[in-house]
Amino acid sequence: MTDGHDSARPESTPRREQTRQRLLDAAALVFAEVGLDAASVEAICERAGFTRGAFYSNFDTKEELVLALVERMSEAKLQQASDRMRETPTTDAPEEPADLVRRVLDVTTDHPVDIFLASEIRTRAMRDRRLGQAYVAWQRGMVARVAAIIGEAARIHGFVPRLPADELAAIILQLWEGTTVDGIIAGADHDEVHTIVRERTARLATALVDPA
Amino acid sequence: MTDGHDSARPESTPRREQTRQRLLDAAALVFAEVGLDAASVEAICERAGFTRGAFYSNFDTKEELVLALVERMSEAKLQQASDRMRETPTTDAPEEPADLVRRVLDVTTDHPVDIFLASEIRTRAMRDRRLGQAYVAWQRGMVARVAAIIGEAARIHGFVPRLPADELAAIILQLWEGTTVDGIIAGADHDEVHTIVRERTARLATALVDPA
DNA sequence: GTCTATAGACAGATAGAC
DNA sequence: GTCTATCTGTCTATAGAC
Repeated sequence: MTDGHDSARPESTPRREQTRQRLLDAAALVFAEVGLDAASVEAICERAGFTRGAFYSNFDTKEELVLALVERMSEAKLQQASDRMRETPTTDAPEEPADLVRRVLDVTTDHPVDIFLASEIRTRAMRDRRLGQAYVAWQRGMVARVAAIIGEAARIHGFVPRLPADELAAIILQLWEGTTVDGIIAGADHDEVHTIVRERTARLATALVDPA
Repeated sequence: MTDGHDSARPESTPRREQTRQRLLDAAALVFAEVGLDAASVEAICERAGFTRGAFYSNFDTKEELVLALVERMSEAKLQQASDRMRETPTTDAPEEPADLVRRVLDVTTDHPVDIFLASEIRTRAMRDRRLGQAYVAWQRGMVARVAAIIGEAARIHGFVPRLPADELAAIILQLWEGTTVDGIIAGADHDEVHTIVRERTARLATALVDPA
């Protein structure tokens, strides 16, 4: 599923691939700054240091680029979550749920661009079938990984979640994104937002878990 | 704060006010359908049954209309929440938190247009100071009202929330919006979304509250 | 030298604002 | 309804990789 185009497209060379990646990088920045719709192909190319010819040689439309960007971001985030899952719950000393949450979240700080981007994508995904499918797949993957972390931590430390791990994971992810967005809107800077999200999530985790 | 314009504008007559409201109604629909950016002034006017002349006679720019729409929607939703607050917790028969949630949410069904609109606004509010302020004021009002409902219910039925009522309210509101949006993206219809949100919120409420 | 990715001009469409 | 600005997608000539 790496390549799914109807029209004939030149084979992928290392050079072309690099151009694609730079266009995706630039697009992420521009999208975060002005929004999906307001970002012109021209602005994206300018930011990437190309002209529009390069763009249309690599993508059919802006829409295709958005989809490619979502897939790339989704893969990166899922990978990141998987890494976190492997690293995190190895502490076998007794640990409060709140401390576990703080420990996980302190190394899981999102770049602001990612938050803006995720919000744009999420909003558009409500109207766009293909984007919606990509978004749902991504979120399901995230829920599964967070649920795994919760399950593992519960097993090691003997916590008893008051809700199914899947649902707990979905709730935490939604609260995480929602609180981050609200913090940004309220004008908090990056560190402030991180602290707010961390502490609120920690309190929620404490409230949603019973000791063994 | 109903009127805050620099330029001289004809005084508000009943007729002008009606035109404004019809433009706002139409804008809400078009915004929900295609998004804030993609909605042209032309499309809004056409939907409202006016020409663009009427638009620029009532609003300076599209941006001003968006702000006016947010303020109108905010007032309506806050009023609705206040009404709910007064009506709801009068049941003095013993009631589970989950049942209370179901009872409140069953009469609080949002029109899909409102969800789309709120999501558009929220995303743009991250980049737009004025919209951001309006959004924050709105959300604070909503949190206060939901917190009041929670406090009242806790008092009557003797529940003990495991988190401060304010934070509980903020969490529930975020989960409510987030779950609704995710349901729409996943392709669920209106009733399905309503059920999912209701049951998830009911489970969360149960988990976050201790009996007396 | 060949071949392909890129640049830059171009046309058609449509936007907002008056 | 007009006027200007801007955006998309196409087309062709060329610079530069191999």
